[in-house]
Amino acid sequence: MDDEQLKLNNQICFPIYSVSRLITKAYKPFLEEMGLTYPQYLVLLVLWENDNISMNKIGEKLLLNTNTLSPLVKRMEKMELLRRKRSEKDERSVFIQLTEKGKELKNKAVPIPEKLLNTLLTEDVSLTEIMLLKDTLNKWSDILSEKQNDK
Amino acid sequence: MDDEQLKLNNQICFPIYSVSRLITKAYKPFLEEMGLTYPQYLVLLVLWENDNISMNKIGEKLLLNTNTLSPLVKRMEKMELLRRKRSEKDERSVFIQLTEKGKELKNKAVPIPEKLLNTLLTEDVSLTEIMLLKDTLNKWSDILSEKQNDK
DNA sequence: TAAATTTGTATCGTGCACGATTTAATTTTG
DNA sequence: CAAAATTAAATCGTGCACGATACAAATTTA
Repeated sequence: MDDEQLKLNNQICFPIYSVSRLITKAYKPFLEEMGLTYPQYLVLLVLWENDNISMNKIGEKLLLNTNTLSPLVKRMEKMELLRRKRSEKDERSVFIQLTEKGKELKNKAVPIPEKLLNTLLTEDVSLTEIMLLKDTLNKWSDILSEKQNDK
Repeated sequence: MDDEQLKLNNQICFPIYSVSRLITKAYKPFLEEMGLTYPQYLVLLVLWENDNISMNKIGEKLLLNTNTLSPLVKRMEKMELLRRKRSEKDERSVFIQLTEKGKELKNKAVPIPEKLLNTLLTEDVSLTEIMLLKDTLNKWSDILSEKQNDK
C-alpha cells in the first residue's frame, strides 16, 4: 500500500504540534517564577500592549473562543492580575483592566523573550532562521484562520 | 521602556502555538469521520508503522508522557481500536496491539495527508515552503527535546 | 542475597482547548 | 414598534497536557 505519507516523519502536522509543546515547556521555568501559565502570559502580553479591551478583542488577537478565555480570565481575576467590568455602553461586552499587580508584572516579563531566544539559539539555529520561521508561521496563521472563519 | 519584544507580533512562540491549534482544527473534519481526535490519530500513525510496541516507545515517538498517554490509550481500547497486553518477559511493560478495527481504519486514513496538504497549499504557500518548514521544525524538535532531557 | 536504585506504568489534580448550548443585550426587519 | 436575527459572554462536557506522586517489577550494588 502506498502509505509513505502516513509515516510520522513525513507529516507536517506532527513537528508543529511537538515544537509548540516543547516551546511552551521551555517557557515554563521563566513563567513559573511569575506564577503564570503560558496562555495566561499570552493574555498579559495582549493587555500590556492594549489595556482595557473587551473579551472579544482578546479572543480575536489570541484566536481563542470565550469558552477557553472566560475561565482563563476568571482565574487571572482571582490572582488579582486584572479586573472584569461590564461595559455601560453595551452591557453585553466585558472589558478587562489590568490591576497594579498585573501592570507591575510586566517588569519581570521584559527579559523573558531574550532568555527564550537564547534557549533556541544554538550552533544549528540562527537568528535569521528563527525570524524566517516566525514570518512563515505568521503568514500561515493568517491564511488558516481566515479559511476557518469563512467556512 | 524597551518592550518591543513583548509585543505579540514579535513573539516567536505565539505563531507556533496558534498554527499548531489551527492545523489540528484543519484535521478535525477528516478525523471526525473516523471518530478520532488528533492525538488518537497520532497514536494510530505510530501503530500502523510499528504494531505491538510498548507504551514507552509510543511515548518516546510522540514525546508524550504516560500521564497523557495512559488514559488516551485506554479510551482507544474502549473504542476497540487496540488491545493492551502486559509483557511476559518484563511485567512492567505494556504492549499495544492493533485490533482488526484499528488496522482497517488505516484505509480510511490514507487520503488524509494529501487532503490536508491541499488545505495548506494556496497561491501564497508552496510545497517547497511546506517541506522547508517541516525540516526546520523537525530539527528544532530534536534540539529542544534533547535539551529538555539533558537538563 | 538483601537493600537501594532504576524503570515502566498508572493515578491525581489543575488548566487549557473547543464543540454545543444557553442567556441576555442589542440590532435589524417587517 | 414588535418579532426575528445577531452579538457577547458564560456554562457544560469531553479530551488532552503535564507536574507530582505512587507502586510494583526489574536491575544494580553492597
